[in-house]
Amino acid sequence: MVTIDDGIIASYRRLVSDLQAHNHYYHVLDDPRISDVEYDGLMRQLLLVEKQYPQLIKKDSPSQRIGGAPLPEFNQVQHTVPMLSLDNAFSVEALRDFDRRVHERLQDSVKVSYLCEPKLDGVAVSLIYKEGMLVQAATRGDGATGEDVTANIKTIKSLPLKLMSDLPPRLIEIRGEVYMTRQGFNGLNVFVKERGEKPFVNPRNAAAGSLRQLDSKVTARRPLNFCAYSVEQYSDYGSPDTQWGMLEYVGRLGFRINPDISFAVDIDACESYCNSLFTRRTLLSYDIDGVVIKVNDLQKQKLLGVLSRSPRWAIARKFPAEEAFSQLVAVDFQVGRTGAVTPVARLSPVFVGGVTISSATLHNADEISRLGLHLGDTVVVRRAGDVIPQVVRVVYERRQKNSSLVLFPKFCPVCSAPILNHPSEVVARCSGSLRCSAQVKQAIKHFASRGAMNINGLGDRLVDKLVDAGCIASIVDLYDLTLPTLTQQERLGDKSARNLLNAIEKSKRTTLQKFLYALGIREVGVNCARLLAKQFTSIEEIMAARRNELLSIEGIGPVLAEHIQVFFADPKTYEIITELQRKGVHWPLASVDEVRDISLHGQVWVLTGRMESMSRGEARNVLQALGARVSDSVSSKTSRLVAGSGAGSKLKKANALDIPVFDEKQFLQFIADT
DNA sequence: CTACCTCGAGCTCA
DNA sequence: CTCGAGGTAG
Repeated sequence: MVTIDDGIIASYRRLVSDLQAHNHYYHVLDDPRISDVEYDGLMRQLLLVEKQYPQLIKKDSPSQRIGGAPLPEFNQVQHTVPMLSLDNAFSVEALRDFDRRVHERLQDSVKVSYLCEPKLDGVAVSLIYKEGMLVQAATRGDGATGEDVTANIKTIKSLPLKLMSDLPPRLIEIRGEVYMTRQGFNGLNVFVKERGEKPFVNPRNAAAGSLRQLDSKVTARRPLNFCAYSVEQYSDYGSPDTQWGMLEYVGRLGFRINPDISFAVDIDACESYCNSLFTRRTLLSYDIDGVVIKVNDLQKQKLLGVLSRSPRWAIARKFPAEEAFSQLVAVDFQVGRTGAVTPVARLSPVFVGGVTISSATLHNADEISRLGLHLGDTVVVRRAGDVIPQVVRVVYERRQKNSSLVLFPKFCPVCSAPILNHPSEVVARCSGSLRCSAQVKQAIKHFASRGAMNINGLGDRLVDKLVDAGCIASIVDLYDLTLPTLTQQERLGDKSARNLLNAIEKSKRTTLQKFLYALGIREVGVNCARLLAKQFTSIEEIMAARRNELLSIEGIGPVLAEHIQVFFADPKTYEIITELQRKGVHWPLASVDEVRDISLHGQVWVLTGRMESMSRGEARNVLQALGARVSDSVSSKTSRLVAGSGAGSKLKKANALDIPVFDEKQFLQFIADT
């Protein structure tokens, strides 16, 4: 064992803490205390010592920010507390409505004050620190499950690897935004272009792209920043009682807090803040897409609670979307799986709101007539609600003479069948059904998709090609595809063809639920397919089901029942199903036992309170035996809560999230029935 | 809807 | 090198 001189250890520690301090001054506080040259000198010293005595290297050493070995993939992580999104306010009125709801809900004549902060346009991440050390960083994902991006996050210099506190909380989750300043973004693009690579289109995408690198050494070279905006869970800490206090606390732990955050005594003050920020948004060093307004009092936040998607105590005041002029080049009429005909505007490409827009949905015939579109019209486009491009209006002054009015077709552009307008529906539908190649293509794409038969390698382009080439005309034909037919397709070699055939073969083994979903019955999504598969043991039963039987299933209403019956009443349906089965598509026949076993599969149950008849552990075992996952905390992903006597906060939360709850009696009845 | 990353495979040219 | 597919993000 090599002993290291105490002096060396001491000087190493000194180096680490000095570098950490200067790092903090520079990246978090924007207040450097030494020159870059001096900093580099210290860093070189550190690396020298660490090279000589690798056993000294501390986990939070600044040298650890250069990135490690590339990952094979990102791991999935469950969020302990779901990462919700925010409700949006696109107008002053919507903001005032929010304020009104807050007051009503609190039933409180007392004034509510808010905290206003610029809404950074970046990527939301959650950071978990245990005993002061950063142990996990995850993206938002679907709110319940995200991706583990710890290795990449560690390379960001404006966040601490180790919290700046002598007595750090045992556990704390910090949430914030990973973003790039405009300066950082421009610098990166200069560098990228020098290397002959494609520049990023906007800072947000550059930040998101950097975070998705499997090789964290690449991420380390990207000018990423992190700005903290909330704390979700912590222990061992006397808690602040306001959002502002919380942020101050987070700042003391070593995080960058947005300097433009401001306190607002009431909603009027919020409004002026929004106005002022909007006028000086171009002066900011970073991109924003609005202002986040939060009830400052944490106690009140708690009282207000959360909805399934967003908290009631916060709102995002979105700035009016940027608008731009473009020309209407054409209107395409797309035919969907159910025959729905959707007009799509093809526009001359225009850069608006950070991306290049070249097409936008026009939704339906009403929208076309509302706009009064003529081909070649100059139109105003914007990105509404963040993402979806929208044609706002026509600039009539710029309309060319003799330009032709855009008319909704009477016949399907693909199969020429009449387009029908059902009086109760807004959408018009092609009546060609499966004689329409567009509908066939969509049906096949849906059939092959992940939640359905999951045929890997059968993407949109290939389906189009195969149908156009006449190789397949229905989902049934997929199972007759052969190697020679496939390899004669362009850019589809022997290997790809074999892989695809294997995937098709593999798809034959499926489940009733997936098969039902794959059939593409109108309005029957994953959820409804599950209900059907659970209620009936065989497809024959479903085909024979009477209206009342369908209606008796919770979650299936008259519309759904009608669609299901119409679908199965079609002799074509019967033909297709028997053909598929004849070609080998099969699923485990649900014996009574199997129905029991899988009936709660995919569900997440939570137990709370005390029950008379069984212990928590027994209940857990029962539920797990039925295929459910039993979790400790209520989130938006929770399927059902079982509340015994003395249930408290979990019950409250379940109610707030609109999650179904069983009491003990109902629970016992349920397990007896299942 | 657009942009980005990653992968496997095919094409092209040396 | 380019393409298509499959995944992510907002």
